[in-house]
Amino acid sequence: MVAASVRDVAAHAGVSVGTVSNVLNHPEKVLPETVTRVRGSIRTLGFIRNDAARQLRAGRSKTIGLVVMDIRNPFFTDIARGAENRAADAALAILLGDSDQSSSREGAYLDLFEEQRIHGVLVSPVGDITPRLEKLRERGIPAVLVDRSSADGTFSSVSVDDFAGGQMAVEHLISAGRKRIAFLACSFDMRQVTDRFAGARAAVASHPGVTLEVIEVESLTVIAGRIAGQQLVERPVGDRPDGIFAVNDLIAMGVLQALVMRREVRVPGDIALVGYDDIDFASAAVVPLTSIRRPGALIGQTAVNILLEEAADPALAPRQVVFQPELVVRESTL
Amino acid sequence: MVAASVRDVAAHAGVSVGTVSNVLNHPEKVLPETVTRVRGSIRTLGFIRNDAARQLRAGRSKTIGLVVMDIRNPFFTDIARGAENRAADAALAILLGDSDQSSSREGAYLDLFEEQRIHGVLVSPVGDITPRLEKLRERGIPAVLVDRSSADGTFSSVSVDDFAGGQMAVEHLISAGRKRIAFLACSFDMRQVTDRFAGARAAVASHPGVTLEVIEVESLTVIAGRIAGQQLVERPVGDRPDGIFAVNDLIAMGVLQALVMRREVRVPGDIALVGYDDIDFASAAVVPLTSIRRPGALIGQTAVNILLEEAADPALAPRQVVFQPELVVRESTL
DNA sequence: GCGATTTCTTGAAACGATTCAGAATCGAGT
DNA sequence: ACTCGATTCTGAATCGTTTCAAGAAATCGC
Repeated sequence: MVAASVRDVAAHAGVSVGTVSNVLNHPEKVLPETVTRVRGSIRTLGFIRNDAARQLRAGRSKTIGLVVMDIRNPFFTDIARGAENRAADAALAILLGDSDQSSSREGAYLDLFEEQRIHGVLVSPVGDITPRLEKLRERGIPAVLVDRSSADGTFSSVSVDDFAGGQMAVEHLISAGRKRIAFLACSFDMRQVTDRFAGARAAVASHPGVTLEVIEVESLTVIAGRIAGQQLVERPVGDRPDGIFAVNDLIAMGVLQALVMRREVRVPGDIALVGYDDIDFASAAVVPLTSIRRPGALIGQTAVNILLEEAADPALAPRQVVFQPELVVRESTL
Repeated sequence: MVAASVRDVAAHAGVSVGTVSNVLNHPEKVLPETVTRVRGSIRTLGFIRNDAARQLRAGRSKTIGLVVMDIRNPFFTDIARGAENRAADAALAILLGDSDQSSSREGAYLDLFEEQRIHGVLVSPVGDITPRLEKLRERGIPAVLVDRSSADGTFSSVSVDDFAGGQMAVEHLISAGRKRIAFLACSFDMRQVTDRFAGARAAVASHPGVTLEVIEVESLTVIAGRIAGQQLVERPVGDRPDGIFAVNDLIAMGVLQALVMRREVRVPGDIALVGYDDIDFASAAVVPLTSIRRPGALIGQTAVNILLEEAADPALAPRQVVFQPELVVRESTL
């Protein structure tokens, strides 16, 4: 059985294809009894719109693309969720891609989106994709940066003040009496990371006698954090930091695990620990984790809002929305 | 600037539209020098295929739909990741939807997919969607159930032996000397839940003197688990279970948090705890969590494989792949 | 009763890529 | 010289929807 088309419905209901289309899209323009008759035919024939044809005619899809850096980081699923809920209100779907921190996968998704003449793109970029986004914009596809502010302000963005976040984290460690602080991170080419680092440095700079050490980890994952933690434990006692600021909660949880596993290091006794993002699991960690909260769902939702406005009016000036992070104190620094 | 079409490319390169299309899809049928010339024009004009037009002609999209029950449960992001990686190999994208355990949202996604004439559907169903999937099948859209076996075997599925998992979990609690076991769950209309419960009952049945209590929680989330845990703590000591089997790790982590928060209950001393799924965070919990591991990524990957085979040959008999779960023992039951 | 409106409906013309039967060209074989 | 086959290219037809100018019918005012 071939799927029924508007033509079949029109024939069955004894009207023209134009009328069927109007029933579907502008029912107020059609005589009520015609509407019911056509709707009846639609039901009996099991007609379902062919979205490809509709898009072809419309020139634009009803889908928003979202490319995140790491789908396994709950912070990004929070963003996705926020975006999805807001998009659903506007009868748009979200096409979610995980770039897995690879520029090439990121590019592949953007290519795909371009072929789809997607409604708009949300992206938490890995590399510098401004030129790529310019190309999309030329095609009439708006883009909003998520979790990163636009370097030159040519694109709208929704982000968090990571400098403030980093500063907040380290100030908190210092106010808890910590002097030898370590910053655990990787991907120092990522703005998010450098901003947090800059914030951390600023905090240290205003407190003489406090030092900041940088420890590079493999990746932004629990496993990588665990490895870093093991290396810390292997250091001679006097050589260990007494406060750690991890660039995200995944790493923080990994470190925490490694520290606590061998009983010789106490958290927060010997080492206090601050994470970043305040993912749901942070409060359920071995030692409940102090963290810098970022409003993931709100970010996703806001990004979709901006995207929709820009899609409606491409001449709109780019906007930079910056949310303030919030310190959530738990046992890991008490 | 309007986007260039095949027609523009054809004019620029001095060939017909058919040739341009052949360069795109069957370059071996075109003279090499023509190919380079056309490719040159494609580049200079910045031509990008219009996927909607292509799909309209092809009658089918290059996208696979995936509907999960809860995107914030890492188990499902693992599935998504496995599926995505496998799909990328086949040059297909994944359209990810979160039904949020709502049948209506689930249905909305399936409707969307049907309009898109999607290549195939993977779904971890909330309600009974067999009739809905039959409809899709009639339209030539194959579906594979994920994390649930097909009730009547009319659809392929990739799942885990949840009876065995439940049994394993409770046997383990019993062998750790626990006598008063509680099963924490909700959504008893879900097959996954009832199977685990049945497994738990079977384990209890074969050990006289061991009791099984069912405690219903609000939802399958950390928060719901925390609430249940608080209620447990408020019980008089003798009335508390000494072993808990939580239907998933999110709930287990919530319970764990609540139990450990007030220092009166020790885990595993007073209450041993087993979760389900073995999400990444389970090992990083307050007390590292014993759990029943399910191979999420593998499930996603396998589901895509089956889907692709069925898409290629719709006459293929449905297949039920069942993976065996695995007990991962950690401190919460030691 | 008649033109002017308003209300519904019609059907052909897009949208842009793919396909496929047939045209054009060239060599080889007889 | 002519046929046959292979290779390459052509361009009209097609997919299914939406749009829109124009037609038909009903309603209104006077």
